[in-house]
Amino acid sequence: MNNSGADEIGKLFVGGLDWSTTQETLRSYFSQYGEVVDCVIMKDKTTNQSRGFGFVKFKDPNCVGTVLASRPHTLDGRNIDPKPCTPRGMQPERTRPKEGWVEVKRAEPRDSKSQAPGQPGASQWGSRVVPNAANGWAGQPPPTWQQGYGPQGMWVPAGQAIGGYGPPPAGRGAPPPPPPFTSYIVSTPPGGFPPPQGFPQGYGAPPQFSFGYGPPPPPPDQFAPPGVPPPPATPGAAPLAFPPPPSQAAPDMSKPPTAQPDFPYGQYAGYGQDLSGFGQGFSDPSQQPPSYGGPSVPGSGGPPAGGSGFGRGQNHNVQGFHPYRR
DNA sequence: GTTGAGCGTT
Repeated sequence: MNNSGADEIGKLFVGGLDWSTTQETLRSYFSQYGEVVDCVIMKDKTTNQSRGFGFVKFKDPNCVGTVLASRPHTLDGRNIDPKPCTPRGMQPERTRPKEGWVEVKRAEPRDSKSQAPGQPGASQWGSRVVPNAANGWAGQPPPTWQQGYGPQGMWVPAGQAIGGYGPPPAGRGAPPPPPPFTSYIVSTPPGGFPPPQGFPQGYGAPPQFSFGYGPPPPPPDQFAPPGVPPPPATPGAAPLAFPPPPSQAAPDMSKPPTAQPDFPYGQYAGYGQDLSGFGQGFSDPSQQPPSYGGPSVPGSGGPPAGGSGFGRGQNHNVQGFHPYRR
């Protein structure tokens, strides 16, 4: 019955309250700055104990300025911290980056060659990310989260003027944000990668090894965070190119099947697929990120299913990757 | 000890 956010005008968030502070004392204190029309102390739902903060709304919004100009404020022996309140749900993500969690930055080549960062090329990084992207899921956050990424693949706190919303606020009971997807070195030139020689089919012909072969997949890592289900089996999407060997325990390393060439990964950087969708989503600053919930550019939601020829988390050390070796 | 809720969907 009101304009969204409009009711926050003239409202103060008051933090740092003492446990003993009540709505009455809070209202009484702030009444010296103007007529208080609403006052509440947030309490724990179960223990009813004050959570240490509350809200005060003045009839005259100008009173907020008066309060802010009158700092510091002390109430019930504590230095309280009134500030203009932000509409509920608009708080930036305050969650501290846990160990191994939320720090995501642009990957740069480790070698100090003249390779410009972000340029695909012969470096191990250039080709490293591509198998992930080709998977269509490994480095891909769930659709709900995707809008939270900025043009550079950064995690963007909610409420930032990046065009679109960030991740849903992590309220109580909300699932934690997904672990960082450190594969945001997707750096696609406009138009995507040209189809490499020998793999003009794009998605249709990823190398067929690493499917039901070799050692069991490693434990989930940053590419396969806990909570993210494995890719659904899409019948027909990635058929085995050859029947599995009679025994998976001891494949004959000396005689690789003909369908499994010992192929340098760097040669099929991208398998010829059009990665422009990814580029729009992650790398192209000129592209507006899709608005919240928007359908967005075709293809920006991820590549089509199929070609899931890679096991989870097996490609982050592409250099030296071998289907029979870990 | 610092940013609030639940009802119910056109």
